[in-house]
Amino acid sequence: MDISELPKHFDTQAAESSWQARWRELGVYRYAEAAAGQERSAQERFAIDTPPPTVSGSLHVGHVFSYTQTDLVARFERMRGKSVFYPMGWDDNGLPTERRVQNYFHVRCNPGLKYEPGLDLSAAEGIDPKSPPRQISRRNFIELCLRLTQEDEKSFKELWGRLGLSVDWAQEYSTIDPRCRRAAQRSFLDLWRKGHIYSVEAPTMWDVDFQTAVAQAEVEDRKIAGHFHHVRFGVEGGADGFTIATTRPELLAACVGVTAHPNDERYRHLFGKRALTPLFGVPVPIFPSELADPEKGTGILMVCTFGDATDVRWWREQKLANRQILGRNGRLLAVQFGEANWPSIDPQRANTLYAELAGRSVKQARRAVVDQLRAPDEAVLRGLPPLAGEPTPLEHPVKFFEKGDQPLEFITTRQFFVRLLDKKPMLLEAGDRIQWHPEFMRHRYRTWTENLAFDWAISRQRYFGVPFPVWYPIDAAGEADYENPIVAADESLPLDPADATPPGFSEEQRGMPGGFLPESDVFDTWFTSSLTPMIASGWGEQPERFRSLFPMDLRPQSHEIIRTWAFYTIVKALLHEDRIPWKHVAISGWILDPDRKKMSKSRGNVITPMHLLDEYGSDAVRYWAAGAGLGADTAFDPNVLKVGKRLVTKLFNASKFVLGKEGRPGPIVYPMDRVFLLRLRELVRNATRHFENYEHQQALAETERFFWTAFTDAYIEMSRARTLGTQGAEAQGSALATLRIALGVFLRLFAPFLPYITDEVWSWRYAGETGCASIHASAWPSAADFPELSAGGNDGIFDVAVEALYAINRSRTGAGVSSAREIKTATLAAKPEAFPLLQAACEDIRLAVRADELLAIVEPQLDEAGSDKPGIEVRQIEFVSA
RNA sequence: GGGCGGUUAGCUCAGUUGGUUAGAGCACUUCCCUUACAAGGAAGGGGUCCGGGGUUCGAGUCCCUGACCGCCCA
Repeated sequence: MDISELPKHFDTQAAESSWQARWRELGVYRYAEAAAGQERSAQERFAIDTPPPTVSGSLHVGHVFSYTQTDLVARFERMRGKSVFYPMGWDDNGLPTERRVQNYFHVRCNPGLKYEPGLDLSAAEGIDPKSPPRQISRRNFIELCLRLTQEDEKSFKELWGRLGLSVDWAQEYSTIDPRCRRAAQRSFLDLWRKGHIYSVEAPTMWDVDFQTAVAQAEVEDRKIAGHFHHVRFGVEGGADGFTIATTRPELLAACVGVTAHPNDERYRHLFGKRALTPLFGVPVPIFPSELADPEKGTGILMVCTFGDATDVRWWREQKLANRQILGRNGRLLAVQFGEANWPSIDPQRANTLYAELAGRSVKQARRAVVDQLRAPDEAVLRGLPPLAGEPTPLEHPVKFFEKGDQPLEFITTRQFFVRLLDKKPMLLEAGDRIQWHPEFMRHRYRTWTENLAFDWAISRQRYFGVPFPVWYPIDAAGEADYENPIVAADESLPLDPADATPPGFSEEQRGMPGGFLPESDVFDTWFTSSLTPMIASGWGEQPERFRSLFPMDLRPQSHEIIRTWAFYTIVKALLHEDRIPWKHVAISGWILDPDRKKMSKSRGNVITPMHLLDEYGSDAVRYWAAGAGLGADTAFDPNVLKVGKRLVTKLFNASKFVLGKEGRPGPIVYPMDRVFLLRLRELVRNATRHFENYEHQQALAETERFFWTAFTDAYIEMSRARTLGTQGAEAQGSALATLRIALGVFLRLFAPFLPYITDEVWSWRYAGETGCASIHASAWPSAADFPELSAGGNDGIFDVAVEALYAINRSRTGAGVSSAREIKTATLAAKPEAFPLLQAACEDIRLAVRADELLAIVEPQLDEAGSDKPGIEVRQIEFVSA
């Protein structure tokens, strides 16, 4: 190609589309499977457990940031000769997709319905949104989800392609596709057989809006405003009552006990007696508990089924009655006082009062019960109103489902759990065997694991998701036996129990006495996504491939899901395979907006990436992302993009200069060339070490700095004259050879960061010379790129020359003289120990600054500063007149 | 309340095991169309390294302590 014909600037958009096509054509990023029947050793490959993006989410620069950081590692390892396994998955499980499908097609999933093959629905345009939605089977619903999410995946795919992610697109999966459903169900069967899964009817954290159980990891505390209500209780058979403080008076009817701290003198005399609840007149035990805080409220409190997690604990430990009054929909259930489990000293009055509460929501019931508490209570409190004083406002932390708007309740339901609490030591030890980058992120995992308080609730009462491959036998009386589920056979997966018939039954027995009842729950989405390294590597399906790829090398992810995605993935790998899932976890930071707030859809401060790619080019955007280290949150700053773009332009132009030179490279015999290459070799060593330490930002910073200051500002200036042949063929050949080697090394050092410009320049000459059609398939620079360089003495001449150039620049700028103006004569002064170096570099400096005459003198007093720097100063300078 | 990070120039950030006068880019000021690059180059000004103590010949860096910001957990 004719380099002199090249434009002044690099056309990023054109280059990006043509290189993407070229990389596909060459298969540069394809993972090379081991030969049939063979395994690939862990040393030969580098496997990445890519985070499957949530396709229904919005694209923003945060995606670009974290995925680029992973791509840097992939490209580095590939150039180091590893066969890189870099798949891409799509996370289309979960509520957002479910909602979108419901609205888009105006349908509802009904797990009780059977699959309709070939059901063809179109977008619900024109359909009255208020009309009853069409009910379809889960399998049909899943098909619609897949259809819709494929559209979403396109925009992600376009972005990933544009950004130059070196993903192997042959390795694609989506978390709701048949392969992932099969893996999730296989995981369930394996854990079930190993005894790690149990189902139990017990109080579980429950979201009343979504009407589903939620796991500890999906729970967050929010501070909300509430009130302490001071409520008088009576004591059975005695005159003295006491006053409790509660934020949840609506649960009074569910009160099953009263407790205070064992050392609390105020209440010690009550322990062992029974309290009488106001309004409902229910006798409940009063017991001491260390968990009661004497400082909080009045120090004595009511235990309800169930106000919070501590209530659940007291209920278990004290074997209290279970009087659940809250239904799954968040409304108070109808109950009958006077019947078994619902004692009262005045059932009739209790039922009258409770009738005003039944059917109401928590908030409505709270208001109603507070009104009731204001009226005198003859039955329990001898004419006193139960409410003592007015409610006092307070702010307190309340547990919420992270996606929910109403406080979580504890509701007794049957749920499946993975037993974790007995595995803490094993899980902690596994975390220690994994290398975390940055290292301190290890604490997040450790803290979470140590504080784990519940087993993993894996069943969700949702419609869209991977169904449990489970049925229940129905006895002759028509009652389902939930204690003894029938689990599916491995070869039948994936299946939906709503369609499939359990082993040993016929379809006619569905729902019949003596037949079977399908489970309608689906898995927690983490139950599937915790299998990503296993799914991608062919767990349970391709044994050789699985052994070649698992455990993987790297899990990249963000820090807020260490307790979920990282944690559950470790759980699964241990329970299924008794191994850690990967050797390294790389935690990317967050992108903050210019006000240092996290970028998020809800805040409305999201910056989308596409226009940035258009304006600055992909390489510049990658440059910005690569500038931040792992784990470092970074404020978005368009200035950095400008700098990246400038670097791309500089690389383009410097390459034009180097490769556009006429002349024949020769042996590297010139001292300055040799010294420069020694420095460059040092840079290669450092950059390599930084990459190995997962500190890509250091590799970039050092490479960029050396490229700019040592190469383009100094070395090119010093060798320029020689490249023209003015100093003889030997000096010219040495300079040209040095430039060629140096540029080839720089391009490859930059290649992981700037894949487009580097491959473009590579194609001008190096591709043909090396036989590597793409720089991304070439070898990472190493000592092998450098000719045998003798360890000659004057290694310091480069630094001295650079100092001298700076000094002359200062003089030139100070005099307001164009750098085009030649110098007639100049004198440079050096301190004694730098003087020989200055003398040795004198000719190179003279050529670089285009001086007719350059003198070096020694000045001992320059030494007084005591600096290590050569300290070259200009003593006299005279420019050729303009 | 516990844990983990952070606080360095107006802004965004580097600063590796303690070591000369603490760096870069942007922004600002001045100069320069130059031969690969004016979408460029050269130079300059700008810092109590959050505060307080300590260790040390020497601290942005290590230790203690306080403040503030953020995240995770309770």
